[in-house]
Amino acid sequence: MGIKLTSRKIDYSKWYNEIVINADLAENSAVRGCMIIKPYGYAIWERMQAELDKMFKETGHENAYFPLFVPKSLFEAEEKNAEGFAKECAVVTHYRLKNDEDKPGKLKVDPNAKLEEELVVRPTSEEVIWNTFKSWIQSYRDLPILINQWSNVVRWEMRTRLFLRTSEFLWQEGQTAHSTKEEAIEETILMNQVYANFVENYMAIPVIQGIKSASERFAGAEETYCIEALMQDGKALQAGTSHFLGQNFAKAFNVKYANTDGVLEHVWATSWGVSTRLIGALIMTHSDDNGLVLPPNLAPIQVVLVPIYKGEKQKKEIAEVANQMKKALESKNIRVKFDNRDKFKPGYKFNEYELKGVPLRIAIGPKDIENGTVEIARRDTFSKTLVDQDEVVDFISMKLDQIQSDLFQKALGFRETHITEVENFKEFKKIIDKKGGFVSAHWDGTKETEEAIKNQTKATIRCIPLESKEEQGKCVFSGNPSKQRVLFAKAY
RNA sequence: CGGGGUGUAGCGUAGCCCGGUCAUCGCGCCUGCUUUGGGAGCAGGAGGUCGCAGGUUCGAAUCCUGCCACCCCGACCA
Repeated sequence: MGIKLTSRKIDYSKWYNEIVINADLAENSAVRGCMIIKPYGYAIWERMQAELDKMFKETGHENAYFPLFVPKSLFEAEEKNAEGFAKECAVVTHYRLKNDEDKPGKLKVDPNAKLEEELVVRPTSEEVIWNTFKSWIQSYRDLPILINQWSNVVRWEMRTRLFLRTSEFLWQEGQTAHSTKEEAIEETILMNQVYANFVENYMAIPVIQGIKSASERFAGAEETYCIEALMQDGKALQAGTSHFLGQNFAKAFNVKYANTDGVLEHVWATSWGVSTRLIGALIMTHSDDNGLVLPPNLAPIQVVLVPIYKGEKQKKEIAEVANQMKKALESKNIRVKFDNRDKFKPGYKFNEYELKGVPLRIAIGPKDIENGTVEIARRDTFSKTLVDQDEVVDFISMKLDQIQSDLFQKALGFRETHITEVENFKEFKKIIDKKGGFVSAHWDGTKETEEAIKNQTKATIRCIPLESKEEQGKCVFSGNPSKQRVLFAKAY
């Protein structure tokens, strides 16, 4: 694996516009060391947004937008949540700059422009949204409220890692209010399922659905559902979470509704989110030393047409065929790009689109015009096929489906061989150290055991899988009785 | 906050130990011609406060002091 993700703490434009890949490309390659794809990272996020947004709307949600700044007093309202985020908040304390008398041409913070109350740059929006919900909810008729917000958030982590833990990231957060506990739990589980469907069907990344242990749970939640994925290097990645918030926020913000009997009750809440971290997951699951590999369902460009020609006459002839082909493909809702740039040679373009992970490439040259064929190459396997021009649309449709399924199966195969059941702690340590991946082991359910295992192995409980069978056993660490296996792994 | 590094052109770097035609090379960029079925070739060209500020010296990218920025590892992290 030559793909390594790196980042700076703050990089004002780079991280979401450009994917920086350090790949060991060929010695004589024009591009060595650091290669930048611009501005492609955002295009991938747009595709994710589009598909997720559809799924949210199909499940009855609507979009809204709330303020970026959270007054400190509001932020404090739900204690556990505030405490959980307190250590990683960016805080606005002033509202003005002025010229620095000591350094001409430079600016400094105007000490006279100190804010009465500090503003926290949202690390999440529960507080702001619940403050609003308070004024929206009076009767059971106002419920449920099913809101989603697409936004940016800031978490001042001590260490950042490109896509996986950046100071600022883009995400969506669903925030919902319900009249009953059952309905809220149902919503929590439903949205976790939506995430699992999206990640598996669009991103071709297999995930395990589960719930978090108490210590890994979201601050302020009663229960945290999650989807966990496994990366090529054997480390686990939390790909999405869905929280049942109980009545914690309703109580903190005093949000009550009158039920059908006219009795006031606190409402029940959920929140759920996925972020640009998913782009990191995508890269680390499928990519190879030649760059990105994007699953067709997500790829901003699914097929690229590269013409090969000498002279104006050939160029025109080929462009005609290419444009026709483009139209035919687009009529089947396939996302196509015809790259007729004059300034780059075909070989250069081939490499560029491989780097960008475009699933299929069609090359058309003079020989093809003569023979009525084209050459179609797969990004994931590099295999090339000569196809008759009138069969291109069918061939491409079929191949896109096949690549989508092949990528998923490949990742699934890797994950299945990296879930190891262990019965004792010696084995546990060995697997975590040497092989990596998930370790399925019995756990006595205590925080102390979880903590001790973390300290000794760096592995944490990724989740208690939803689909695990009940099974009597002994805790791998303490030897105490256990009813169920849970998944441990080193995580990002 | 601890430990270890690094700052030289848009990017990646050589030079630093031992101060003196040392500002090197590759990629990228610009111009021209030839090229186009896997990152083109040749010729010419533009581009640098050597992170910043002091100091030592006849002379500093190089030695000394201070500062700044960044990277890696750890602590931290729904």
